[in-house]
Amino acid sequence: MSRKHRSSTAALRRPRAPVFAALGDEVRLSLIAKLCAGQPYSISQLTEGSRLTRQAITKHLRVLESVGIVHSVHRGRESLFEFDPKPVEETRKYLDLVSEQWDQALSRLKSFVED
Amino acid sequence: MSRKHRSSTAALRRPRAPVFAALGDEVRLSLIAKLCAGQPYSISQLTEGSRLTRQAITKHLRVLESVGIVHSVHRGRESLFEFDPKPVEETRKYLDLVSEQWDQALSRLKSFVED
DNA sequence: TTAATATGCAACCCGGAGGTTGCCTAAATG
DNA sequence: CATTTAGGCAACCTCCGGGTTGCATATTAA
Repeated sequence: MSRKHRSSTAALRRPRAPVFAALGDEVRLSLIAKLCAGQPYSISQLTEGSRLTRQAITKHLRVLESVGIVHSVHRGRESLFEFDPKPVEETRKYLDLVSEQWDQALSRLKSFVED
Repeated sequence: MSRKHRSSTAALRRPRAPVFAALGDEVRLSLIAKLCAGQPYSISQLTEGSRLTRQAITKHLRVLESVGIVHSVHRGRESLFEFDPKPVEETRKYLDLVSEQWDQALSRLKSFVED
């Protein structure tokens, strides 16, 4: 087994549910959509245009922060949030493995039928 | 914009949170792990080896079914659950777009700095 | 210094998610 | 037919997620 493949299965074993759970909310997905465009935003800026309270947005940001999807830096009186690509990337690889397993299962089934 | 890219952004707009939420549970991820190996399983079989009740497992399966990750076929007195790769695949593409947006933002920043 | 702005913290509310138990029905098995 | 096995349905419980309001604090602006 190659090193690359081994690290993939290690990533498979690590608990993924929290990241998925953090992604499982439309408000948080729209926050990610804004932040992954590159520019950091303050809480007030992220609250603008939303029907939710600043505190609600803050809670969502903390959820994203708790799984590493965003991180915050404090500048003056405001805290700026910035996207971090690593967790999303690892999650994408995880889904890759699921699809890959399924495809391999289909291949085995196909070659079995052909025999 | 190519047709392919247009359909990608359409997939981006469709609500993704329910699928992520369905994936946001370790029990359901382990069910997926078993089912994406190719073979269909009955509820009793999926309950075996788990510390949870059959009804708890059933509820989790219904959650996965509600977002299309699995589907059930009835055979005799048992209902067999089988993995369906489409939602996972679309979710993977969604995460691709997020990563892609981030990478493009980095590229723009880099070329801006270089100017 | 005073006022406005940005945020943090805590209490509270409500609904739903995850889990269990109990009972009931349908199918396979003897 | 009697029994076992697979599953559906419903009630119930507990806890937490999402949201709000109210107030306190720190920084910036006038």
